[in-house]
Amino acid sequence: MDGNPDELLQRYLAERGLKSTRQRSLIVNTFLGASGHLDVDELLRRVRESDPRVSAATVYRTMKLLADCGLAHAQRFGDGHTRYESALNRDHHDHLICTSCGAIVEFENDRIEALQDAVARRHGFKVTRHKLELYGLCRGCQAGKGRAHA
Amino acid sequence: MDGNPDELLQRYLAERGLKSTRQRSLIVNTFLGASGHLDVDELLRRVRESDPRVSAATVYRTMKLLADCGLAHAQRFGDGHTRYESALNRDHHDHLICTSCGAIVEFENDRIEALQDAVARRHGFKVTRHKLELYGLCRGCQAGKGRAHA
DNA sequence: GTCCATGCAAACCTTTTGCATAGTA
DNA sequence: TACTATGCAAAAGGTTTGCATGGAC
Repeated sequence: MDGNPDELLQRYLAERGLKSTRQRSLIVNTFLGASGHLDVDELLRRVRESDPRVSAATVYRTMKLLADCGLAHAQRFGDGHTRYESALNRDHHDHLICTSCGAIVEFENDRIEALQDAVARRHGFKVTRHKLELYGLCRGCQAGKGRAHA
Repeated sequence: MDGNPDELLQRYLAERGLKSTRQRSLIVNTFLGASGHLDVDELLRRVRESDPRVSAATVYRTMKLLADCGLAHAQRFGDGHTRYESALNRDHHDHLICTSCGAIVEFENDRIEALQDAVARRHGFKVTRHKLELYGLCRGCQAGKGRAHA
């Protein structure tokens, strides 16, 4: 999962008989250039700053493609919007989510992961993926009490 | 969160100036009588075994009411359906979900919870709720390899 | 009698899809 | 040229809501 994102994408597309297009490059570069957790609306907004004629359907299709290729991970934090984050040079991590301002903080904790594995083993499960999300108030929102939602 | 569910419901309704109806009683009793994690479709199906004229809208409204009252918890496991589980006489717990047969197993692990709190504290968050879901194959589906999806 | 709850259907919202057209290799 | 990708608009799928009617208190 290293190397130039564009080359990576080209390679993935070529391997699958897919084509490189202006829209796909734009969407992928916009996505990778942003710091993670964008939903499709926000990504589309940014893409359209460069090319207003790109359709939402293309963004949906492209992000699905990236997720299938393993270049992006889809997440659903429960607000009804699918968010994507880059999988480039990223280790697994979980999320702290501020329910007031919407801030998303990533963390990783090997001890939690190990305990999860132990629990799963105890129940006879072979775990392939997991989701750990901690919802609450970030430092700023605890202080500000009622800061506007981002 | 103890006592007769019907009485509990009556009390909650009365406190809020809401009314007790045939549909609400039927839905609540059907819900509480089932073992957890029902989605609205399944709950509606069971409710209609007793009264075929109950509408989906009423089930949605009633379950939202129960969730607001704290008698039920809403969950979204990512298949696009909201599931509800009873909050009566239940401690907090997390879920193991089989991606093959759909089985849902509950577990609780205090050490994981403690580590989550520690992580949150370290990041200055005050956590109000969390979601931990482990997805994978249950024992049966590991053996059966490809058992039909439930 | 007053006001809430229900049922129905339409509206919502995000995401997906069919289809004609445009673009890539 | 052959076949994929795009844009548009319609369709999907779960959930919510407006409104007239029915029901609880």
